[in-house]
Amino acid sequence: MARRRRPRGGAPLAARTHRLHPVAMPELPEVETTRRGLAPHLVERRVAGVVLRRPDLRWPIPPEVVDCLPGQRIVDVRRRAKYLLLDTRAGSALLHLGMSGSLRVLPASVPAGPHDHVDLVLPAGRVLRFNDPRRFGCLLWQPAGQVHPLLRALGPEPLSEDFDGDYLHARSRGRSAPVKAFLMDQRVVVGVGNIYTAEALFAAGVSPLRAAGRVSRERYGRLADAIKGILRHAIARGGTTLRDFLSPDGAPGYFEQELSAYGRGGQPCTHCARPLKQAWLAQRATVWCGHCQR
DNA sequence: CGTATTCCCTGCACGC
DNA sequence: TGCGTGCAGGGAATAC
Repeated sequence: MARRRRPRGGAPLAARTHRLHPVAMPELPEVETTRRGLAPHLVERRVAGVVLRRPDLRWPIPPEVVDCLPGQRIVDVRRRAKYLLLDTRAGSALLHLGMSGSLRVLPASVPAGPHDHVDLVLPAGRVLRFNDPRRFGCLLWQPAGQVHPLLRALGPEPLSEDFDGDYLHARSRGRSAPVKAFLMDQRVVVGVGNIYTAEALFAAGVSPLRAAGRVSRERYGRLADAIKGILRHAIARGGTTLRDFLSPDGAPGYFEQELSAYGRGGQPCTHCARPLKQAWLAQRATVWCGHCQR
């Protein structure tokens, strides 16, 4: 039963023979795409009931979801970081898709399948169905006028004006953690996960291993611009690939062939053709070009 | 405080 | 073809 210890530190691993598959992991663009797809079907609708098929996802689903939500009218569907908030007068249902979660609006007559953990019953014979095989997601409750503890310490939204190179530069002084870990810290900036961090570092020419405090203001400017550009592109892409807005099932913002770094360890760099390096950093697979990223 | 590590969970790729 | 193993990931919790 010995749990194998993953290789740690910056030591590059041998190139993998198998491919990493960027499946529909909900990163910020996927959550935003889901929000846009769902909003027209939820706003101004009244929740008629809640069907819990499993009492817990990542955490137990609090009784307020069952006790307070039914009868409430959804007045807005918002996103904060990778959380979706279904606002009502009584409070907000707080949803996180984790790694494998998806939300769909379906006719209530569609039988629930495996991992269909929760339905919010909507008017006109429809339900909002939450499916999450790995159960890293959550459904929580935020009373009106309060901010849920999970949302209190979050950093700025990456697409907001509060987020730019100067902000990153100021926040990173004295930090010895690798810049990749720094960028993935939700207290620094929200919603920038493993895929998009790897792509932004590649685009900006910054090594993921470099200490966050040792990245210049100018390079942080390039990083912030890269993060914004990549996220905007992925959101736009999500909007175009989401054919059936009744089923916002996490259409990936990126197609595999658009990725320059993520999942391409050992393959040639798209700039210099040298093989991309891969290592474990902050408990995540990290791919970068040792020549183009410094 | 910052940093590093562990853990939660299941589907799938892979090797035998 | 079937079975066992390892790995993917967000991010909270924990340890230092």
